[in-house]
Amino acid sequence: MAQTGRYHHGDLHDTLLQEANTLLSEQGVEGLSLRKLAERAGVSRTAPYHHFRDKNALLCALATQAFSQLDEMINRQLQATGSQESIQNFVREYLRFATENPEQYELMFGRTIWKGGEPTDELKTIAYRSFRHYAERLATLLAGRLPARTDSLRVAQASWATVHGLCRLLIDGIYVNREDIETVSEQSIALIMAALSQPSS
Amino acid sequence: MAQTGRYHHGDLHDTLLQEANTLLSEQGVEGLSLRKLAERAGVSRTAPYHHFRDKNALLCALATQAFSQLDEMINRQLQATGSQESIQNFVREYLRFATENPEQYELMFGRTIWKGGEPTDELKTIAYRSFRHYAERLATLLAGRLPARTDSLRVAQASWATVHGLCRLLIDGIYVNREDIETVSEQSIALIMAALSQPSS
DNA sequence: GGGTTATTTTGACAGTGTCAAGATTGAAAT
DNA sequence: ATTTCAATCTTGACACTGTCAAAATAACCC
Repeated sequence: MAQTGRYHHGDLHDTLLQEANTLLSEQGVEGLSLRKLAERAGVSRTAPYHHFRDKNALLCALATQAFSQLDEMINRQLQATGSQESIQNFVREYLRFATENPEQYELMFGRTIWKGGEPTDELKTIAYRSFRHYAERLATLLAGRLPARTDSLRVAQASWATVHGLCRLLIDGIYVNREDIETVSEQSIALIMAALSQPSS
Repeated sequence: MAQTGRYHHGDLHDTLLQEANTLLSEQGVEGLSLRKLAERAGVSRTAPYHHFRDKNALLCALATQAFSQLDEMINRQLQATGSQESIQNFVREYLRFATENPEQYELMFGRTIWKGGEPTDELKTIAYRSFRHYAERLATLLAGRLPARTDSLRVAQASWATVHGLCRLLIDGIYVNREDIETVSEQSIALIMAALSQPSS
């Protein structure tokens, strides 16, 4: 059953990743300790160190996984057919992704990883690629419909920031209640759409 | 010199708050330990426990301080004179506040405090009051200029989310470079203003 | 089979938050 | 002024964390 029949445990690397992910979902980053994780996997405290350089490396691996999901979602959702609905659906999907995997989302964008140049090269690569895909597909969707002298990259940054900020407020439970998700997200979509079709200034 | 001449140390409570704030600025939340703090204040490891119930209480006190600054800024910046410039200036000031005190901002809105109902009543009060002030003043500024069937509370939530998201991306160093602050913030301001003056949907 | 290397373990260390119990000190009460 | 009392501070201890060093084990290559 193990893909590449490994040594003692069989497939500790993947087992650790899986177990870490459920532990993350259950208890959040602050509840994810290497020792607890090792115990769940049935190995000694320091066994994980032969598969991940340190805790940060494991967290980065988790975040990388999540980013690849997000990237896939971006490419699936933002196909070049009808900009209006595409963008609306994307925002809804993005909000769903974040609210259904709050701990993963926190890890992906939180300071735990992105403080002081700790993110892995692999993580940086896929994180930036995800955003680039978003920017590219958004530019394609809005080609010709964007007012003159409007940099599409800036539009991508600003619109991502909007959805991202909403996710953070939702996840952290500040200012926005869980029950308001629908109305607030609709309002945010309206905000973005308005800016995309007719910005002032 | 001590305001209310206290016992042994003189004024440990305030000294701790001050020292904790500089320690926060220097090393971030993850570098703020009670033991380091106690040593800086020249007292024993457990001395702080007679002034703050636990570490969370101290962090909440720090966040409360920062929120009172933010609240004051909101009230100062969003006075009822010319909605356009007022809002633009507010956004600029908000971004300045967040980027100049990144660790404080992180603490104010981060999961460290707002996870699992840990925030102090005092903190919750001032945090919600700040937002209420923003919503009220925004509603006043936009009175009559908002399209029909647009809840001003939703507008407040969506616009705050935009600026908040931008701050997070900036602070955590994801997707938005420090050098792009000017252009991106202008773009975000444009996004908000467009939505406020003529939303679709 | 022997040797090399990958994997896992045990032991240890420094650091953390926090509790319990004792020591010290300031102020109030008599 | 002396006693009383509560606030303040200290020392000791515990469980938990991440991580290193060195020893033990097991798989692989030749």
